[in-house]
Amino acid sequence: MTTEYTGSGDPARSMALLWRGPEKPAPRSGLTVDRIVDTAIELADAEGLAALSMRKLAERLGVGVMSLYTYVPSKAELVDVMLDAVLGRMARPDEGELDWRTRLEHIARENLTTYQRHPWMLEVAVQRPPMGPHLIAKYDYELRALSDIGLTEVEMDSVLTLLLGYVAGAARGTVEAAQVERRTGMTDEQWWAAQAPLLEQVLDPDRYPVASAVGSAAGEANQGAYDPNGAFEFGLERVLDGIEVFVRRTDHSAGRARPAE
Amino acid sequence: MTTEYTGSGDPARSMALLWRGPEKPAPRSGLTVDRIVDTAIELADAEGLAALSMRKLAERLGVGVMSLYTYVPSKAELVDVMLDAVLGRMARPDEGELDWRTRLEHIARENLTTYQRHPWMLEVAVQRPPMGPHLIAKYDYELRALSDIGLTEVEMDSVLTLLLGYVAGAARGTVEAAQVERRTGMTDEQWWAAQAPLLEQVLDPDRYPVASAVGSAAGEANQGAYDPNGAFEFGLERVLDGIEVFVRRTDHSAGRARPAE
DNA sequence: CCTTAAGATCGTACGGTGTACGGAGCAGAC
DNA sequence: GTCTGCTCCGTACACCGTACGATCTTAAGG
Repeated sequence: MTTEYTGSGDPARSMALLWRGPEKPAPRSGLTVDRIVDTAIELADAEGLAALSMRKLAERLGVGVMSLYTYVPSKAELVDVMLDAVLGRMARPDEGELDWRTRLEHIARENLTTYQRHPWMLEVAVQRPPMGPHLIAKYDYELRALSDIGLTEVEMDSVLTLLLGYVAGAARGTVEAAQVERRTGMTDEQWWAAQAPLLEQVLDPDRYPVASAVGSAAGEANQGAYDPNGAFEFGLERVLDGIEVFVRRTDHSAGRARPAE
Repeated sequence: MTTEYTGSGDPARSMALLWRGPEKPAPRSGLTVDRIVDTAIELADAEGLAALSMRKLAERLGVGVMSLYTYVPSKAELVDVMLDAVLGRMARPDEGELDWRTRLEHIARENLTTYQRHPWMLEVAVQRPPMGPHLIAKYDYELRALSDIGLTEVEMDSVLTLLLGYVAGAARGTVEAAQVERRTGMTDEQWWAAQAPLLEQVLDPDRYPVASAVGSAAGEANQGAYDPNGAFEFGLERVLDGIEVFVRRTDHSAGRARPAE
């Protein structure tokens, strides 16, 4: 559950941490903020933010628990720095040649795979984000994909917010789908097989005809398994279509997204 | 953070709980599942899922902590039942007269306000949802808004998934924006005022020209405060536009969403 | 070389969490 | 009257983040 893992620290202390320069390893323990953050990311990738505990992290680093607090004021700030660190690992190729729709599509996919690599990103609040170097680089890069199609600056921001919000939601679907099986020890098929007889007892097809029909049609389409990638692709097309309607309506010089469509 | 608050229980036990009939209050303590669930919803509404603890819940109900476990197998199942209960409180007026786009818009708004009333809903995983009576009623109702516009059953499900996913993401934005001030004791303006001088020291406008320009333009547009409702409205229009493109392309009899547009 | 101050390291402890276990008390069946 | 089964719940365990303060290491000053 989304507990409050961001912005709970002193802004100045957080910024100092985020914009820290290169570090020398401590002579006694060999600790650095970088090493702590990298190890924390590994742990969180494997088990989620809740399972990332200061005790496990210290153990993995071979130090006492409280030693971590010499480098990081609290777990909240640690998560902020982890987040900025993984944003720094995202690919940002130069795509000046491509049309804007393709550029947005690439941005969406890159964000999706980043969420899939680091599912815990979905657990941290995005309001008032930690203004680290890599977040700013990412923001600038992604805005550049929208900078030459006749939108105002505020419109560019709105469109990007929409797209990234969409990706986060879809990513939540793909990540949950991947985790739910490991977590419960049941495949989708097994779960539906267990659910079906119970549902049949209580669901009245006369009362809920549409739900019954659509539910079974959707179930048959993927043999009972939810298909999160299909949902992502479907939604991405619709969202980009919606953005395209907006762009065409707004800007009367740039024309269609793909010149030869 | 989204910890695993669903589907961790025995499906049969969960279903029995979800589809429980009317209950008699226990003679000694007066407890019922209903009473437990309603009280838990009140607590979670005020403080979030993490702050809803079995101890606080028991105290509020005037019973011992472990008594709750006579009625509910664990907190995970309790949350499942809480979720179904709040879905049962959503408005589902008959809107057969309206065009599909207006119907979808109403569905989006009703879902948004439900999330805002019960922000903890955003903290529970939606994969393999608890198949309670009210979830099914909701699914059926919302599908009916899409049932006469020429989509296949699988397409109806995809469109609904997209719309509800969008609303959940936007709701996350509005809810976080509302909570972040209470949580941190800083208004958006105060936070930006604290952030600005620190940012100015590190942000190089030559290196990130677009981010600087758009950031300050977006900041000025709302006097520094993030506007989650504006973001919701903007995104909803775009998503509905995207769906409309899809509907028109798919179905050649239903035509435009609004007859007289 | 000795002294002192600053910083790193971390053991212990506190208050919180969900819930397993087992005992106590009560109600209805026979 | 006795037994069986259900409700109620006190205690305890393993985990969490982190405040506090003791200890130890190292660098600087004289």
